[in-house]
Amino acid sequence: MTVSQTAPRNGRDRVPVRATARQLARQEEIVRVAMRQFAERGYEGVRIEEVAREAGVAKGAVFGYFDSKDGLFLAAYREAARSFSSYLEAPPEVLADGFFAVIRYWIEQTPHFIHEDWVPYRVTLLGNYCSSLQLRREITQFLLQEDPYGTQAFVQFGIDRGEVRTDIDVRMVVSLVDWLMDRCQDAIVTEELDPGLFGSAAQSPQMRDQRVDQFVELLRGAIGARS
Amino acid sequence: MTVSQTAPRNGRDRVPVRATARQLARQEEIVRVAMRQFAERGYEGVRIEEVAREAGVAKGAVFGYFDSKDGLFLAAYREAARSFSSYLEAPPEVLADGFFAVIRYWIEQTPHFIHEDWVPYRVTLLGNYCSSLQLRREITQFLLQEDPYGTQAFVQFGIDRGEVRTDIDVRMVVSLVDWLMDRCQDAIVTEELDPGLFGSAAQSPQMRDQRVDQFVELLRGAIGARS
DNA sequence: CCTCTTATTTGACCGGAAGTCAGAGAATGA
DNA sequence: TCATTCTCTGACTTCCGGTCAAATAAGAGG
Repeated sequence: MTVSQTAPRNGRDRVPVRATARQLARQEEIVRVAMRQFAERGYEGVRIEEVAREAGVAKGAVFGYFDSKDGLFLAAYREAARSFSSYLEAPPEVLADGFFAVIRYWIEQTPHFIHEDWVPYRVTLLGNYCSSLQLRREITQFLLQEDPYGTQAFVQFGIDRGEVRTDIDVRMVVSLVDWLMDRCQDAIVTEELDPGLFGSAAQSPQMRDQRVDQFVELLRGAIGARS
Repeated sequence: MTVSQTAPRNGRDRVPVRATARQLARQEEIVRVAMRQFAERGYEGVRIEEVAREAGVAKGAVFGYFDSKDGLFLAAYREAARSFSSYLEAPPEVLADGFFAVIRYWIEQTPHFIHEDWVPYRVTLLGNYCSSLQLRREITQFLLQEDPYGTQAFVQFGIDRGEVRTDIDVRMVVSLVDWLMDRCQDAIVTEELDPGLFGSAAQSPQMRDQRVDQFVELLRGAIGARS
């Protein structure tokens, strides 16, 4: 008597019963290839068969590891999100300057990091803006559960330093930071999402710096400790 | 010698050369049906053939009026966005109470309006979260050009009343209002997008009210006139 | 009212991609 | 070495966006 052909699902992905090192490597390779292709071609543009070919497996194997294209994308999204630094991984001298210095640091640095390796960023972008609502729900839950950018700890850091107000529910503050940082960075980095604020390419660096100043100022007004 | 089979595109949609009333009515009917189906089934779930059938035309005709599924969606999105009230269409007594009263009014009322007719809301939601980047660009431009919710005029209203700070570029303030209002309302109304703040269904009304209070307070901190 | 011309509409058809599954193949245990 | 159990393969099915040649409707001119 056999149990099931494939073991019960492990959170999202199907995991082989005999989880050999070779199979784990395969799964990782599939996700790696998928991430790059999603980044390069967008969700619709990716062909599962092409991902399989490049990962050196047959199409059917991909559907063995992930139960749908959505599932494969979600795995790529999680991998991408986990690959980013958290707020508190800023350099010590920046941390020493406090909460809003860290905010500024990441807004200024993120474009450079993305320039160096835009693949994970692009995949998270697709996940945040270009996925079905069903997928969105899973992404929202993932972000809430894993907090991959460490926003909660970061806000706590700000509170501990007396820089962040405490008269508002901390979860509200965390969400606000998440929302605004996402939008701001997306507008800076991705032309399609910029409502003319940062002028992705054309605008002068001074103007961009000024906008970043103003953004930090707005955020400080919203969540800074009351004086 | 003929000109073209179909006239040059009118912004986004293709418009028949002989634009009879019947054809305009057809086009509107197609958009109307499409909007409802997108709302009910999501972008992927919609079958163009089904839209055509329900609108009483052949599939080919749909591709005569709109050059792709994306184009049809965009038309539905624009129609949906235009159907909403702008900020300054709040009742006079609310307007009299000032900028942040209007903010609060819409956050509190929107769920009711959506409950009455969720179709346009759902379509804008899909456009904001679940479309290709290419479509996103067109949506961003549309929102910037038409400002269908009148955010610019609304912020100016706040400035004129001395309630909104003027030490920050007004476009920055406008974007911030857009961003935060969207996210807040989406979190309230759409479970998939709520990071546990409003608890879409289950949470107590008092808790929700308190969260709304806090949200308005945060917004006031960010963009309220400096005291 | 009829005919000719031009624009529109139709729906069978095409290409291509997600997902399936029966059989081949690899790994494990006796 | 053989038997058993799980995994991998890739041809196949199904479904859908988009095309296009043929049919049809709408003027224009007589």
